[in-house]
Amino acid sequence: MGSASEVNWLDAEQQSSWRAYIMGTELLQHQLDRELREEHQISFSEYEILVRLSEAEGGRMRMALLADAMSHSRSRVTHTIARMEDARLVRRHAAESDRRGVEAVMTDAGRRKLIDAAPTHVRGVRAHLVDLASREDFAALGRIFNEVSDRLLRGMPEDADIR
Amino acid sequence: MGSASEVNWLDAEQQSSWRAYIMGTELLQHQLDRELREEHQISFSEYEILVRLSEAEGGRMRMALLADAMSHSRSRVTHTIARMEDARLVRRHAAESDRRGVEAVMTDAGRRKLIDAAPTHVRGVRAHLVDLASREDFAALGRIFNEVSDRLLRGMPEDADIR
DNA sequence: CGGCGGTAGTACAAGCTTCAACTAACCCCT
DNA sequence: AGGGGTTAGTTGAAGCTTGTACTACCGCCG
Repeated sequence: MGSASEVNWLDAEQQSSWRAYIMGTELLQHQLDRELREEHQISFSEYEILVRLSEAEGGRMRMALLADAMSHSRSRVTHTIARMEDARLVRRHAAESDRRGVEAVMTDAGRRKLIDAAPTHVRGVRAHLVDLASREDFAALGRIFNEVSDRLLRGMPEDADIR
Repeated sequence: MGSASEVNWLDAEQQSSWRAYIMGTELLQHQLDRELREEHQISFSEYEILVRLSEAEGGRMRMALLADAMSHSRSRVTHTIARMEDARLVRRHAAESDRRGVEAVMTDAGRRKLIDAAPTHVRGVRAHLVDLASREDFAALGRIFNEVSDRLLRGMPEDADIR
């Protein structure tokens, strides 16, 4: 490239918002991750996996579904689940219907961990984000990132069709 | 830690916005990083460093200032700058006033890299975020994360650390 | 059937980030 | 002057993520 003679730069206001978002997100993610690690010895990704599993039938989910639900790579989920298995928070179980498949199953320890950690996490999310914003502003955040996700999810998997 | 018998959970709307934000941010960051890597062989962090340097007097900045400006750890900046030095995008230079200090100085190649990459990056930011939101919603995003940053920076600055 | 393309998950290596330890230099106070 | 406490930055190892390659399995079409 390098031929872009016409670039539609961000104006001052947009630039300011963009930078605030980058920095705020950086700080927020690290803060929430740190709180979970220090108080409950789990990472934010691990916490999220526990949440997904707790919401699934039987506390179990296929690896690929887990990966898609969090927009993490398959490889990443394999590693994370491996660590969680070492920590006895989940077990791996061969899928019934598809012999290639593997299900991650939440253990009792995993469920207890989630129950312990959830209040910490919610308090953090409120203290560092939700309660700092007006309801309208927070709703705007939701609108924006729903749009972002939609766009990126439907734009990227060009491997398949999308009728 | 069952210190919380009363937890102020998120309501359905807040939860939905929060999840959209987590997933959208995940997708967005990876997308922007990928675009820069594929088209210009630099990571998003490296790009950000180039931006900061380009805005500084003489294209040079102290390591600590760079770290603070991006809310990255000192160690992370050391490693990132080391990689960029290998790639000839910056040079290290001893600081005049403080013999402990080190300045990162942008090279000509670094400046060219930024000039090449900037249009790609801005296009990405617009396509995947800015242009998907209304001006008001995007302003709300700015307000929220300015508040988040302020709170996290002033809430737990230097000490008051762990012990 | 038999093969061929597609999907599920893992393995391994390379890359990036974090954490704690460490050196060097600064500041200030007596 | 000299020492305690602080700050700047680096180092190296450990941990997490990514990318690619690889095995195993599915499903369908002929």
